[in-house]
Amino acid sequence: MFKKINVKAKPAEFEKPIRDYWKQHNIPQKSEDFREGAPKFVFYEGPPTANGMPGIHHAMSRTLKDVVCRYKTMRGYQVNRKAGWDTHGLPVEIEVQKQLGISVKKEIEEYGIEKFNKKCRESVFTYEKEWREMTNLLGYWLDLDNPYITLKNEYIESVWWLLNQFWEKGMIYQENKIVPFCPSCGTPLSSHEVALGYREVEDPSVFIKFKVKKAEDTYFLAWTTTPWTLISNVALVVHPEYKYVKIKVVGKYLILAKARLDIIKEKYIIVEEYKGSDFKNIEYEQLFPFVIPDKKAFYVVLGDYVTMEDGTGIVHTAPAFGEDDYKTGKKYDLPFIQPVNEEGKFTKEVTDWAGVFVKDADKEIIRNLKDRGLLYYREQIKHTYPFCWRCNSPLIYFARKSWYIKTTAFADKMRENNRKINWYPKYVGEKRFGDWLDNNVDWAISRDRYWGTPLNIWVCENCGTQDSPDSIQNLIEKGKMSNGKPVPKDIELHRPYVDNIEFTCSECGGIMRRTPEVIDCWFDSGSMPFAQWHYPFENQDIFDAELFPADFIAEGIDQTRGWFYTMLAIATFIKGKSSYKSCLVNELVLDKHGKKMSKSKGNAVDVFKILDKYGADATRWYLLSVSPPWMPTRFNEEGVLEVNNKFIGTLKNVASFFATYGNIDNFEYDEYKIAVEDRPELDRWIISRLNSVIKKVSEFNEKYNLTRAVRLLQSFVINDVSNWYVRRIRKRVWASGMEDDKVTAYMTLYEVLLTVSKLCAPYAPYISEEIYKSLTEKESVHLENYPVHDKNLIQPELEKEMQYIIDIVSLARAARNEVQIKIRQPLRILYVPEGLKDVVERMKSLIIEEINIHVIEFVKDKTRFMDYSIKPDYKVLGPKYGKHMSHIAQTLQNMDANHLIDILNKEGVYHLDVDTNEIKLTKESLQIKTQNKEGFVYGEEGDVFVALDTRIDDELLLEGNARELVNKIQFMRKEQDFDIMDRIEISFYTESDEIKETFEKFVDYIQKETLAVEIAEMENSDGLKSWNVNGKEVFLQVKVISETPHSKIS
RNA sequence: GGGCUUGUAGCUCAGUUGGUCAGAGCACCGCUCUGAUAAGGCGGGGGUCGGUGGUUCGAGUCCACCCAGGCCCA
Repeated sequence: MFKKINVKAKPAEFEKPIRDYWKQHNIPQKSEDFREGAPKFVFYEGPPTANGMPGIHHAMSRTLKDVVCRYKTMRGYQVNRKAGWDTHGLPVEIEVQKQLGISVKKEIEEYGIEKFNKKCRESVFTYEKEWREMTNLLGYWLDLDNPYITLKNEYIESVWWLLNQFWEKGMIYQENKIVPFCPSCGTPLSSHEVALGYREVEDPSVFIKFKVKKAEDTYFLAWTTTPWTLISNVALVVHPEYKYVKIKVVGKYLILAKARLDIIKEKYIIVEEYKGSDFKNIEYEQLFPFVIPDKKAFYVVLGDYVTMEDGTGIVHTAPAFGEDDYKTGKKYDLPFIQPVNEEGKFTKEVTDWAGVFVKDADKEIIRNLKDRGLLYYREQIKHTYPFCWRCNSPLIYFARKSWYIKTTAFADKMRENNRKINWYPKYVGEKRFGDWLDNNVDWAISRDRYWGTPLNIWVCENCGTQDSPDSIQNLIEKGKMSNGKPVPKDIELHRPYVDNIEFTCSECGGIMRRTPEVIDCWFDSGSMPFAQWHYPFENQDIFDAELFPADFIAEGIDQTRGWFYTMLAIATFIKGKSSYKSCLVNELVLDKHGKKMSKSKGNAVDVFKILDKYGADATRWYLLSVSPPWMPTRFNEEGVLEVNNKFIGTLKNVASFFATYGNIDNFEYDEYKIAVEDRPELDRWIISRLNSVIKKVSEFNEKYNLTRAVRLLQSFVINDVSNWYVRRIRKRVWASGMEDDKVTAYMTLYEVLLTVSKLCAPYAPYISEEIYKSLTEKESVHLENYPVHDKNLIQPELEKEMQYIIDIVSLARAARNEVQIKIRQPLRILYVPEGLKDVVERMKSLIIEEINIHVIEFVKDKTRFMDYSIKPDYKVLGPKYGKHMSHIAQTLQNMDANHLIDILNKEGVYHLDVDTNEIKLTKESLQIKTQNKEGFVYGEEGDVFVALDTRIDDELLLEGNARELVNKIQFMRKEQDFDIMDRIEISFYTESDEIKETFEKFVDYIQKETLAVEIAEMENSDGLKSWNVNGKEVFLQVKVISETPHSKIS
């Protein structure tokens, strides 16, 4: 017996028992164990953070990862699927800060780092349950019970070891970095946070005069929108190549770029022209003498980044407060003046404005300049400026000490390794990621925060000597707690615990303390190839052979500068190669309007609702098939419904059809052995198609072209299997007895279904399992090998021939439709081309049955039904005759096409004169088409044409009535919910002699079709239901008379 | 502002190295089939292939610029 598939079950109800079955029988673990000893396919899971709800976009990459892992498992590899959680980072801290209602760093320290970090630790698993649930429902098999977690001591220990590798080789250094800084929160912001807070505002735009030394009344004219930085000015920058001018205005000389002269509102005369480089090293007077520089300052330097878009072409430079400024300062060894504290207030050196918030000082600074005659003029401008997304204060760019990894030292090696990665799609690796690597800058790795992997560098308070422990053991050996006690073995490698460990300086004997920063959490996730296995403390022996590098990873495009980069950077330095060989990139899942999903917009799709309504199979299949994963996918709920109705539903129904009839006949697959070549053509055809599909799907899968794969499978199941094969074998299956004709139908459908269940298993794991389990006694489809095509079974010729038959049927149906003769009405003759005689003779039962005709006749000359029309084949003639093409087309249109075809058929060539050219026409150089002749129902497609004889004689009419009656009776059976095998008794009453005659002549046919044992004519219509049969009124009633549902038709 | 990417029917998407009349599914409207089907079939309406220019005998396809969405970076 075949287990019947519950086609009526709601998707969620359908999938749950299967999930339970997997759990009970430990199938996920078995899917790994049964490949013990097989070659490994190494997969790395990119760790999500569980402090936010999972969404439908997470379902996308999880689906991709699951499909590939399942596929590779079925292909014979052993695939380990370790889960992972990313647990550190600023977003976690911010969540906790919100919870605690605090916004400033100082408050965290007051609250206590220990307590704060404890909160962080709890918060990162806030939504773990939901993540597990989503992963589980989606059918993503992942070892969630043994995940790597970035906050674990073992994980951090590995990260420390990695950091130490960099440090040992002198690849970690400390330097100033310009960061966007919120003076109110007292913290730098990540670029992501900055992006949240851009707003259009009005700011002062001031033009300032810098007095040139040793020149009477001569000034450089510079421009800024942040007057408060002028206090820290140390240089002016001009573009070396651009033209500058000295102009004379009332009472003074001004210098500015020639291209910016339109900012001068008064009358002026150009006194002299210069190239920017002419000003190199020209000195000017300090604007505000609050800070005395310790190096040479206040002169002109050169910079390519100066633009002529705005300002004066002369850029004021304060290295502590701008990225370009900072670089310029480094290049020219300018002094570093930073008289601003972490609250954004001027320090006491700035006597006039000490303690004033810098932005608030702008007005007074401008007034001061004006009073001293150094302000040329001011105005207000609108521009976008970043604000703190939390507290709304304007951000200032600010120099902070930061630790760096010298990635630029091995950027070439990263580029080389990147070229070896197989990117899907290619352009991500070549363009987006490649460009990013080309512009590589050193990796700023430290964060002035609390919840993260502490940077394992200790610095001597006395002499600045550094040391870096590479393990807990090493930490214990080198350090002791500040209270003098030894470092406990189970020390937690987080702040504040590690902050209390002191080393003794080997150089001067002074106390060494840990530098207070934690590291960028991207370093954590980039370390996962090593740290997930606690390498090198454990697993060192098998690491290079079995655990590294990954054959495959898959994440969102937003990881380009995130995970993709940090994975490559760390592995390139440590192992000399990338930690992943191939990478499948997915784009975002957008809402159905193409807009990004976000909680605030309220357009986010609830993944749980979708899974509940449509099931995981439909959701997965939809995500895979709707568009290639690397295209932005618009999520359309109706699309999931459609997948469920059309694909999943059809597949279920085919399986249910097989089980229903197979069970009635007690069919057992193993009891029969009939070779494919001995089966009917229809069977050989579907098996040929199946093998063609196996071949193509495998090819697509190997290239991670999952969209093509599922689209092909879907079309195969719906069109080839359900709409053609199953439809065509119904008569064979309904027949009585167990003739070979029926057995082969069962065998073939069994083989097709079983193979389809395996083919679909990676994409739609639930329905595949259910079908597989209904057909076999074996444990799970996911412990199977993926099908391999048998090229001997692929018969392209047969596939082509069947297409002719399908085309004929399609054309004939169209023809019937055209003359409005419904299919239940039989017709006498269908005409088809003589050329297809061989094919049609072999498979004509398929046509006769579907089109409801009596005979097929073959005709040689279709001009009996149609005329030819011809056009040039542009592809053939175009390259030869170029611009004469339009004339050739015109000439051909005016010719007698039937005549031309005649000549071509006889002589093979026809000469044509156009534009004094002699054109040689052959059949190959023409597009030959046909048009209907009056009086025939005719259709044509490619090599195929059909024509229908539409005359209906008396015999056909009665036969049509019979079919109509059968249809009504079957409808009544269905309506009354009779079992398929129920025998019935038919009662009828009619006043129409034609209908009476129909019952007489077609009694056998009606009985056979409707399983009627008796047909009785009544004397009146009492209790009978009225029907219209081809315009005649008939009253009908059906009753069950047999209670033996599984007995056979005799 | 820069890099990458996308734009084809009301919706979701195909469209090969440039070639004939630009396709499919959904939705809508007719007709039709059906004792596996939440399906299927036939037909219909619906398109300035984002826009403008260029190359070419010929552009949805190649080139330039522009517009809009998306991601990343400023």
